[in-house]
Amino acid sequence: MSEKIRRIAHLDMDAFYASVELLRYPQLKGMPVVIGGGRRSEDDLLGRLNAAQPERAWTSADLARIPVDFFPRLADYTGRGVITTATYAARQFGVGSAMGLMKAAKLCPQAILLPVDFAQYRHYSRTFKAIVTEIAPLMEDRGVDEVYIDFTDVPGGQREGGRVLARLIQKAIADATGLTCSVGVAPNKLLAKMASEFNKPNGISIVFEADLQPKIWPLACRKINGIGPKADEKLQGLGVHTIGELAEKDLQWLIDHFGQRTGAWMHDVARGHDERPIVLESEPVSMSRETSFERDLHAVRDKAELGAMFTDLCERVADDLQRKGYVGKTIGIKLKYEDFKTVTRDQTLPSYTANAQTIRQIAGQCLKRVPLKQRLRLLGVRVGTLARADSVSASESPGEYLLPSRETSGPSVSGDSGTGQLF
DNA sequence: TCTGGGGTCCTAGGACCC
DNA sequence: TCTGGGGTCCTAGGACCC
Repeated sequence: MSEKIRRIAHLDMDAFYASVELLRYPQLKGMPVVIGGGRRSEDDLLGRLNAAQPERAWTSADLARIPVDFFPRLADYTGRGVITTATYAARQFGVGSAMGLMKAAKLCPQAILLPVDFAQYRHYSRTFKAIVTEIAPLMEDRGVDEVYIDFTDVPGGQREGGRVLARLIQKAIADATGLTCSVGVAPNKLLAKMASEFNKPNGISIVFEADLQPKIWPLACRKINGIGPKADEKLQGLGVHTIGELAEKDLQWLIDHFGQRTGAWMHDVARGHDERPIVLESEPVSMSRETSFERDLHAVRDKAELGAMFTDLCERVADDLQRKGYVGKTIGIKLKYEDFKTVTRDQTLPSYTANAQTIRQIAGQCLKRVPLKQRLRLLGVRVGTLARADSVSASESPGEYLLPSRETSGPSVSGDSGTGQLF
């Protein structure tokens, strides 16, 4: 009997949101479709159809029969917003995730634009993850459309380096949902993540230690999960473009340029080393709600509007905490100004809370510590330092903790005309 | 015609304690 | 009297990811 080797899979659903939409609207298959943008109502399409053809009485059972001509086009879109997901047909035109919708409309005006429907995506997310864990129980959740899976001890997990099991999981997901995914199997999470991108969509890619030099080293450093635009730019400036070039640099050189921790990490990952375990369960660290406005708002002129949204954000965070059974004691706010500069302020309470009024009060005090001369484009509320509601004692969490007076907490910032007193 | 929303982790300085 | 560490908590910002 041969020795088992560590086999880790990364599974990535293909164009997840867009593919889920295509299940509902199969008539759009093969067409460029983007998901994202506005706060359009779900019934918009049916509403417009029924306005045009009242005798037909379209219902939600008819979604697959809505004529393609009736779908909104990117060219018709005005306003803010970015693309969340684009179908492969749309990607041919150069549009992709995080691109502004207005820019995308220039590249592909005929693309169909659908609003996001998180409830639907969550449903399919739970479905595919349940299928994965039935076959391979050691799964790490990495968001709606991604998971890591430990193949090492699963029957079939060693055959052909994991290809047999990957194929089985792909088929089980496709049979149950009609959705495709791409899978990479490798000795660790780092390499599995890169491998899952090799054969998209609906692909499988198997990587062994020996593949490092031919398959990994030619790739751009940016392909490493954890090297983003900033680190990549710095590396480029130092003449390092590929992972192979990164691997040529010695440890001390990397530490000198990137610090002890990052330098040592880069030295490891360039050699394909990654010992991180599969994490089966994890507790949340913070919960937040934020919103970008349809137009930039001014703290004085739009005070009423801002105040109402602020209260609403606090209520939604409180509701999230209560629904999920958490309390927190660090309350914070986030502001984005019209020039995209972001500031945050937070304050830690002596006890835990999930109470909307308490959050609103403390967040309001945080807001007083921030300049409000410039117009704002985003406002957010965050609660951190979380604990499970059932794990904190009554003294740590007195139902509705309110500060006795405004003087007793936080630095005073009176006198500056650009701060405070607006909420 | 610019650039969402929800997260995690890291760094760095200051306060405070031992 | 002067000097020095280490450890933890809090706060602000930033990089990065999905």
